[in-house]
Amino acid sequence: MIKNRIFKDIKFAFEDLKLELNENFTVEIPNSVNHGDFSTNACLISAKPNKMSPKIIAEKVIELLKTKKMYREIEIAGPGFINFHIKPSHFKKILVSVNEEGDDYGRTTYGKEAKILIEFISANPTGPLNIVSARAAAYGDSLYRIMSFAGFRPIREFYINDAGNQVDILAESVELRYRELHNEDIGEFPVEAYHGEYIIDLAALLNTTEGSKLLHISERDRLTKMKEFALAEIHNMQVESLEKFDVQFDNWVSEKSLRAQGVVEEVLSFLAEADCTFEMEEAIWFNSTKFGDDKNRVLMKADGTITYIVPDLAYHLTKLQRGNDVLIDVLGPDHHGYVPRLRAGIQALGYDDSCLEVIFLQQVNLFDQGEKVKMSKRLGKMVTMDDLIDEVGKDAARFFFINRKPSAHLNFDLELAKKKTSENPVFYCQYAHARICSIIKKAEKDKLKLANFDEKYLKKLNKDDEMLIMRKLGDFQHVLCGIADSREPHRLAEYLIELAGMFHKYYQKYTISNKRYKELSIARLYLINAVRIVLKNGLNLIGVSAPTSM
RNA sequence: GCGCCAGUAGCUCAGUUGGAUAGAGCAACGGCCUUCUAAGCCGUGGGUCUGGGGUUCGAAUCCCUACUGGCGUGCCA
Repeated sequence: MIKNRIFKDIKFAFEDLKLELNENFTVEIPNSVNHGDFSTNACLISAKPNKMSPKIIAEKVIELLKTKKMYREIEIAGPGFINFHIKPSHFKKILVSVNEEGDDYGRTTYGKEAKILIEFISANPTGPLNIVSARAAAYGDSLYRIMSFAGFRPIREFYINDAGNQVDILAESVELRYRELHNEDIGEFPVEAYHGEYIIDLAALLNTTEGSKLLHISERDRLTKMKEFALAEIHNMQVESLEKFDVQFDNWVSEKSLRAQGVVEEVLSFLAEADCTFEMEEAIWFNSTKFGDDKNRVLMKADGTITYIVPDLAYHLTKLQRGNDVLIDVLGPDHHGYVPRLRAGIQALGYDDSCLEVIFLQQVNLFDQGEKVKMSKRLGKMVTMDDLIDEVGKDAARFFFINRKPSAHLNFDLELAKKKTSENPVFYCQYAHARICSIIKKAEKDKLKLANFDEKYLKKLNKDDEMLIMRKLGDFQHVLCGIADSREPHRLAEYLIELAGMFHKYYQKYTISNKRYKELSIARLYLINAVRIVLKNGLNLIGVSAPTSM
């Protein structure tokens, strides 16, 4: 990586000159072509600690680096930037790496195998996954893929809230529909119950195996049966939807089984012994304000049942005990009020809460024909993840979800996602890939084969546009490491759109393959094949297919 | 009231973590297929980066403040 070598060279130069270096300096691809191939602000931001003008520092640094073979030219610019011009031969080395490493190009050991637990979706097992879960799925899974590729050791985890109030309501909802099926008068369907069609389907499905048998057992047994049945069915439904979305999990953690293991009691007694609880109005409270929460929270209600925070805290305790370095929780926007008490709990349990990182995904609004699609949970009018995949396809859905930074609201344009035209960014990228495949295939018929490539042909590549593409390809690792650190996969979508754009322009401007110029053609095929590899690897990291023809 | 997120071109959004002249794509207008995929490319127009202060060599980016929009502020999960 050229960028890394420049980093090292600068560090070396400062050391040699016995100057203090502000380690936050950057090496960037400048936005203007007049500013060289790479530029650094190292001298600017190190001016103060050295009490020297940035330009004088830059002069000294340049004097030292001039001897290095990689640079064609180094110059001072503006207030004290250093602009580097790289020799073409060094850009061409990138092409060789890409072509030789193939599917592994871009993979690094950057993350040093740090264990990162990514918890995402964790939707209630009370219904089909909705579009917010779909966004979380696309985000969490892409982050996982990118972090793996960048040398971290991430784990994907889904927490199932299969205990508590909402699953009781689920059981009651199915039970009512079941009795309705047997022509019982159930009165008006309760407002707080689950109204979706899927509840009726579940009752019907249960009826095919059990018939009217369940009407004759006790209500308690019936509800238990309903609950187990519904939870299992809905879980399978969710797993199926996720499979269609190419999203898999390493662990599914059940709240019910956590409770059964006694972790909940452990947490309660630990907090009591640590003097973090008190009793008031027959309830047991956690004095979370001591740890920065804005009010104290109930742990156990007067009726002896526990609140949500307790098992969730127990769950986070197990994450810590498993030796993870960083815990990433991907949550919906409506959960941000919840985080201070979670942090308080982690501190009370004796851990540093700085390992907990919470990513809030903002809400998703669907638009169709310019109109906002209205949804109502209460009326069961939800657009599910399955609906969305059926409507626009997995590739478009995943790309669109990832194409926006997590903290921004997402306006999902269904009409655009369905369009198979250039307006649709996912097709723009896929088309570039397909186009390259087609050119390579066509060239083979003309006896211009990549297999016949020889490194000496690289001298035929001497256009500025070609250097720009090589530089872009060489930036891939750097982009991925930045994404892993910032947890912002949307940058990969940006990168791919830019790379696809560079290729489309290049294709338009130059003839890539022509029988009359064998060496030039094969060299250019080698170049676009590298573009193809990076597009494919990048698309794969966001779960989007790279078609060979369209 | 308090807290979180956002406010950049007519629309949807980027902006390399404080860098050089703020960029794409749509939409509008004008061009490019006898040649490798026109699902593409080229060109033109479009900006008080919500307003106002501050920090410094340098601010869309950091701090303060006002405004606007979304969400939260359960002994729900």
